[in-house]
Amino acid sequence: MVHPPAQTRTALEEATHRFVEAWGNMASAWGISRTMAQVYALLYASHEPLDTDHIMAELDISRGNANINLRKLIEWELVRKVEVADPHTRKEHFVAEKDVWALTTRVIRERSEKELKPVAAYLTEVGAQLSERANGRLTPEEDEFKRNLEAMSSFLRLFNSLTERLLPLLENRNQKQLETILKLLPTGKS
Amino acid sequence: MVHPPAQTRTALEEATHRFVEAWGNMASAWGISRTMAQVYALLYASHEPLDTDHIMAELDISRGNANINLRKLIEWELVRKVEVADPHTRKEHFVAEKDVWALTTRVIRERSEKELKPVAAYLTEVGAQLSERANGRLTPEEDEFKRNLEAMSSFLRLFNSLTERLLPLLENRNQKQLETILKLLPTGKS
DNA sequence: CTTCATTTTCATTCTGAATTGAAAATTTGA
DNA sequence: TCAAATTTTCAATTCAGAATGAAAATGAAG
Repeated sequence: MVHPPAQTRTALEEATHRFVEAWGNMASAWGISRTMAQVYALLYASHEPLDTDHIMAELDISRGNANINLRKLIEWELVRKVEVADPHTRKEHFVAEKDVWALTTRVIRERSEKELKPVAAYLTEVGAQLSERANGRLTPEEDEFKRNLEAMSSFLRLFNSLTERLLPLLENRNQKQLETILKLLPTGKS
Repeated sequence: MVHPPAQTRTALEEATHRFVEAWGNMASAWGISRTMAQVYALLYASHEPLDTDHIMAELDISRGNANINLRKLIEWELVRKVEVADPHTRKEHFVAEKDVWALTTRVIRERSEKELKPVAAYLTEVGAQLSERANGRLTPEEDEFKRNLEAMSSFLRLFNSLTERLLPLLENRNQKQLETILKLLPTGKS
């Protein structure tokens, strides 16, 4: 992309640029693609709706790329189309959900669904099939393995319920209550 | 790799195989490479220490790959070398940390360090530089952006402290206490 | 010191995911 | 219905991280 040189950028443009960069850099850590993160960041930073061409130019990406990532963001409910009263064009315009709470719960929920639940379920299944195939007569090694699987599985479930309980607090932006809970938790070793 | 046909596998071999597969599949979701996850799973499932050649054969991977992933796992303190009294060889042998609690805290801690802290810090910095460059006189748009950055940042910090408080409970395998906390949390919408 | 077993390194290759860009599809207005 | 504007699709390409495998390094035994 052809950015104006840093010196001629306004303070806001400069800050936006840094913000988009930062968001892109941490994208992979959050399990989303770099471009998807940057498109989101750009829309988040902008106080008015942007169209596809604007995004393409700003991030120096292709139309296909912009389109596909915008659709993914809409699917995640982090971005939505808006009507823009502009007689000269019928381009679609987009704005970002500016609620960090919503963003975070979305990411956590996706992860919980994809990373915790299926694994816990599968581990239990593997354990069950082991007993089944061994006809209930487990050797000491088999028994040990089975118990290890169960420990893993039950831990994942405990962890998952904890997450599930916390999510509504985030979803409802209940900062007060979160802080209360925070105080309940012991600091240091317990 | 040349597996024995499924029919001739023991129940334990079969279960191990499924376990390794499953662990490998969810690897990317947990932010670790497929092979690293499989090596860990294989060692976890084995009740005796394994050497590099064994791991290479079992997972059908190269020596370099096995070596590099074993070192990473040791770095993460999920696997360690053990002495094996065997006069015929001086191969190194490895065992896995079988404590799921340790495994989980490790993953969470890595993520918190990589995904939360740096971002929160950077967002604050971008906001500060914006004020600085604008010489304290912010336009309404700049002010809005700055407040959005601050909202993001403070939320990330709140979320991070929550994580930090929970981690020691996990680290100390304090299942009782975790369950108590679970009960404190309201169900449904609050 | 030399030899042999073993581990580590690293330039090269492979692989899957992200991206491109142009063609096809869709939508809108006249 | 047609033409122009815009979005969507998708085969081909690019790219980044993972894996390979052979050479170099290590280190233990005689």
